[in-house]
Amino acid sequence: MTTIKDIARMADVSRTTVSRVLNESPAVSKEARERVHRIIEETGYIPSEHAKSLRTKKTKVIGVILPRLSTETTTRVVSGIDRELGKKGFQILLASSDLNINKEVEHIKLLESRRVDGIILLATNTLEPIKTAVSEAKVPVIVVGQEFPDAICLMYDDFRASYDLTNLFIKKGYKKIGLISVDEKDEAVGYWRKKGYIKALEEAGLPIEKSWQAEGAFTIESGYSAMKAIWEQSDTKPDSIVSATDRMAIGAADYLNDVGVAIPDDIGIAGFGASELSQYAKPALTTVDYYNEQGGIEAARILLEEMENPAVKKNKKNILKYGLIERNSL
Amino acid sequence: MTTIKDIARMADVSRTTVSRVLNESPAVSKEARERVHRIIEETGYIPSEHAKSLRTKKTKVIGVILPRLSTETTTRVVSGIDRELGKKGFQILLASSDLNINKEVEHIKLLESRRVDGIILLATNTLEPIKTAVSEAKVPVIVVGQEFPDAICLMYDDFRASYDLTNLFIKKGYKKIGLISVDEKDEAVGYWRKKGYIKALEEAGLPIEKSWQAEGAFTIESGYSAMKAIWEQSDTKPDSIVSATDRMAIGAADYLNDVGVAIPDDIGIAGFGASELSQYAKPALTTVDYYNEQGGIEAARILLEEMENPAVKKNKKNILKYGLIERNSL
DNA sequence: CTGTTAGCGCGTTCAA
DNA sequence: TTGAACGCGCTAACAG
Repeated sequence: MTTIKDIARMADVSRTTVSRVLNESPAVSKEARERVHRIIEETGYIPSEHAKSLRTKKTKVIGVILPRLSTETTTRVVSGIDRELGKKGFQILLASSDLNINKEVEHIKLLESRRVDGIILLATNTLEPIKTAVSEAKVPVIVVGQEFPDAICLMYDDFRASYDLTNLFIKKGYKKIGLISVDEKDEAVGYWRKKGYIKALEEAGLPIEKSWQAEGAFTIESGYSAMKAIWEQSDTKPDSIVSATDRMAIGAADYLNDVGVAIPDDIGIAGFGASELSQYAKPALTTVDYYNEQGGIEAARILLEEMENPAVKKNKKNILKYGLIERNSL
Repeated sequence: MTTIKDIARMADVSRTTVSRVLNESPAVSKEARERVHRIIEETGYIPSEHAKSLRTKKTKVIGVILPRLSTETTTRVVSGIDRELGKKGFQILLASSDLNINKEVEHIKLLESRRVDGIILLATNTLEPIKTAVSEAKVPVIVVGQEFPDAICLMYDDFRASYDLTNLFIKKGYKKIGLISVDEKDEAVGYWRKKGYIKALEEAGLPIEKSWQAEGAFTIESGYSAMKAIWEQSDTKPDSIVSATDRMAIGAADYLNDVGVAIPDDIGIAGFGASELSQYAKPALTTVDYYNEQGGIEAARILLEEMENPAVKKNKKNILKYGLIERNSL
């Protein structure tokens, strides 16, 4: 691999001069500049960002820790991050945790060892290990999707969104509203979405019936099973289902279809996430749009701000907007 | 930021010894090792991979260049790459080209400047600039999805897949088979899938009718428009449509639905990609599964092999498997 | 088992 | 306008 030294020798100047040309310093004679440029052209020399970073302490790389690559939500967020960061010449170093909680912590260390300028964590839980890892990190960390007490967070308003969505059910005249949720370790999706649902029911004086509730695990299949469980375990059936994710809603709809229950005539259903699937399902699924790509953009902006201007506004909590998309499943 | 030097001083040993501890060299006394470990623990010291790479010439990072993050195909491939590479301790540096052809070339340089150990290019075209950029790269590059003459490639068998799929139409008794394709700059999707379609029709002696063909641009909307164009421009209507992508097929189905044409009763349709959408569309879409995640895994393996053992089997072309998924749209 | 010395490829004083 | 010298944090060769 050719280095700055080689270029210097070939162009008959010092390394310093080559460095100056590379960094477009004006203090170089035209002749020297041209000679250097020519040699660089000929050799196809590419300066090492590594060596550069070693001096400058900046890598222009930020790390993104995510649960899985293969969900729409995460890819949209990452896409937003990438678009925003790309403008400023940053690149993304990926670290997928495969839903393995230990890995999230490891990845923070790993990214730090690579001296990333900052980290964006698409969080899936609020357990202690990851929270302390974030607090102890020596680079700025932005947490997306969950609330961490001592960190800069960017959260979806899961409680209010769920509350609003459930109220939409109520407005439409549904009385026996069931729920498919997920493990509460995922506070945002498991706990807050359930909480919003319950709050709305309470305020409306509607029954909160255990047998109309079941837990899934994000997948379509788990939604199918959860719906099946509800259907088989409930004495009087629910007349509608709030599903904590679109995919589980799709699975639930599949089950209902299999047992000959019509949507929305016999039962209403809605999800969260504004997935593509929700849009093209038949009937199209009512859902909550979290504007994930915008979320990624915001996360990137906040991180950039924090990197330029650290410690100014720590502990800040940012709440993202959301919107209800009414379609034909309700 | 604390460095190896600080640790050495605090543990009262030389930097070398610290380095040895870090790299688990056996040639360190138990006492020294423990002292160093303790100090590392206390300070939260994390070695700089940068400085390390500068010496060792290995970064344990590979670059992935992709058109857009937000398509199932790419995320599946990247997911496969990540899974396979993760096992060996590699990480992925992302470079998304936003479908901008110039950016692909830039990104190769950029990744080289970061001294990635290798590059996987999810290629979208076979134009000259990117081909020469790949040839001139100083690190191993694996090209996925397109055929580059002088590079190590991993290709889907688009021609045969399309040929097989079209023959499935023929077997089912369709006679007036139309096509929604894409720009032929994308050789794999645009050119070869069209070619396979034509070959099958020719062999069966079926008409190849221009007015049954239109070009989309991957999106659902463009599929809708393409179908509309076909429907409005053709005198006698086609009885079926091969769509070069699932998403365009979904769009086409939407249009047909809008004008009251029933699938599969009035017209048959099929796509490529085995997208989730295809599975949950009503009716479920017949499609070609390219096993993208497996493709990513293979790409990673080939790259690892090439990095360990360069120049042994250059110019190798690898063809990936595919499978037809028959559902209810035909 | 341990430390000294010498770079890796670059940016940055400081003098000239 | 230029270059020598130094250091970024680390590994590796060589002596001890």
